[in-house]
Amino acid sequence: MYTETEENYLKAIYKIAQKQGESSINTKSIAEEMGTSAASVTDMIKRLSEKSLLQYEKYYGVSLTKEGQKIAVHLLRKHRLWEVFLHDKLNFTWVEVHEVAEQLEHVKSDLLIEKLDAFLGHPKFDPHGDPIPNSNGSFTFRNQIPLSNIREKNIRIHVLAVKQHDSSFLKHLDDLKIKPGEVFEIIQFTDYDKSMKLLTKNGDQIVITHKVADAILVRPQ
Amino acid sequence: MYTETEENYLKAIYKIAQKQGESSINTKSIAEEMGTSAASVTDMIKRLSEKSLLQYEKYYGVSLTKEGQKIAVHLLRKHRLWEVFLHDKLNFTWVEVHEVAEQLEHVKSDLLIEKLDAFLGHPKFDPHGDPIPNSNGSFTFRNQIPLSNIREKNIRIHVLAVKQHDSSFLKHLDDLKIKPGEVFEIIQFTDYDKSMKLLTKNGDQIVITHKVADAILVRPQ
DNA sequence: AATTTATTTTAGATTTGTCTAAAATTTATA
DNA sequence: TATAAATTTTAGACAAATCTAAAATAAATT
Ligand SMILES: [Mn+2]
Ligand SMILES: [Mn+2]
Ligand SMILES: [Mn+2]
Ligand SMILES: [Mn+2]
Repeated sequence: MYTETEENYLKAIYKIAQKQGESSINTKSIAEEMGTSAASVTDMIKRLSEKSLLQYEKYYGVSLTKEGQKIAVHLLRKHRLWEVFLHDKLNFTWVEVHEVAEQLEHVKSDLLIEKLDAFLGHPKFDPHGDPIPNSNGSFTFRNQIPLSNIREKNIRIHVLAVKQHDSSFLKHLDDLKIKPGEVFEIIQFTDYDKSMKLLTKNGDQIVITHKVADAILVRPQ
Repeated sequence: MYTETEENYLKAIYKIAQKQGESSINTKSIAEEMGTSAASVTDMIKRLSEKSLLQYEKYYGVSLTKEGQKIAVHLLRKHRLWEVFLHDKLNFTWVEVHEVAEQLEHVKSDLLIEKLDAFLGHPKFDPHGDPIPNSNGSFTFRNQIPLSNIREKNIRIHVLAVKQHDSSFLKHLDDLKIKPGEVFEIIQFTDYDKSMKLLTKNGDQIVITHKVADAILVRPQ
């Protein structure tokens, strides 16, 4: 088995690869994601390369191997299932779940995670709307676009997910009473600052900036 | 906060102290409990002593301070609550729970453990019948004696707990269909080998040896 | 009381994961 | 294309947790 630190590096590299879309990940971005020094990253990269979890070309960055990806995705699965547990069963808020899931994801027991999955009713998405890979590592695909992309008024908009997970953003959404599962419609676009006014299910009107609308993923219809 | 290893040492020392009833714990017994060398124990003892988690007199063993005990008891609380979760909610057997709880007990979040406790309905005992300390560290006391101590026939005997937790013993009890919560009566004592014959609730007759009867804790009546 | 045996500690080494500072290499800029 | 800037690697050090082997001390035995 791999150490908690090794797992965290693999997860960090996977995340960066997802974000940038490219396969080659440089040392500095890993150092930033991990909150550590470039020198430490180089050390760890060598070890993970030894173990065939990533491919490493000196001075030109790394990319995960199939095995490295598999471990990263399995970690995501565990992380997100624990988030669902904390949110749905223990009544944690979606702001609180992440920090605890960061620890729980490293508990090693396949039986545990399969039983947890069943106990939760095989959820497909976590409290932030992120997809939960199944035990084979495949994600459920869903059509979703940033709220900021929508141009039509008076259609029902379903909130599916959020792009950012930092607590300041999530708390702001809490204030606006926006979270995955909510439905609203757009009643006004303001061209000047690209803000929009929304009408929620219970009749409230809220204004959100473009910055916020860009981080909310929705299903239009 | 303390490292996982430090926590495990404190737990080991607490366990040994409970078992022997004495306060002074020697290096060798800690090494055995931890599955490590005496030299490593000496190293760790010094560190824990530095941190005022135990009192250490060179060559004469250690004893936990109030703070050290507090940490050990809190770990027991977490361990046993997780065992209840795994058993009651995820349908783990009482043989399987311990290994996973050994990992889960080190997750650091007071909110988590209080919410878990509430979710489980504030259980007072774990699947092996061991008492779960409350958040102040106090245990529920219960009158219980080894089954081997009982001399009366034809009275209802309630199984409360087991003294041993190794899987070979627990699996043997599974075969006999004995576990905490079960009720039976003794229908025969055999003086020669101190074995006894029991009559279970559903009419089965089972024979258990003295060795086994000694590790089963019951409430007579 | 002297000696043997058991236990405990020390000394020195190893692995993991980290750091800072310096050297090497790549990338950007003039 | 030469120089400057940014990035990456190497070198050397450190803390945590472990080991083995040797030395020190305590406990048991004759
Ligand atoms: Mn998360
Ligand atoms: Mn999430
Ligand atoms: Mn246990
Ligand atoms: Mn138990």
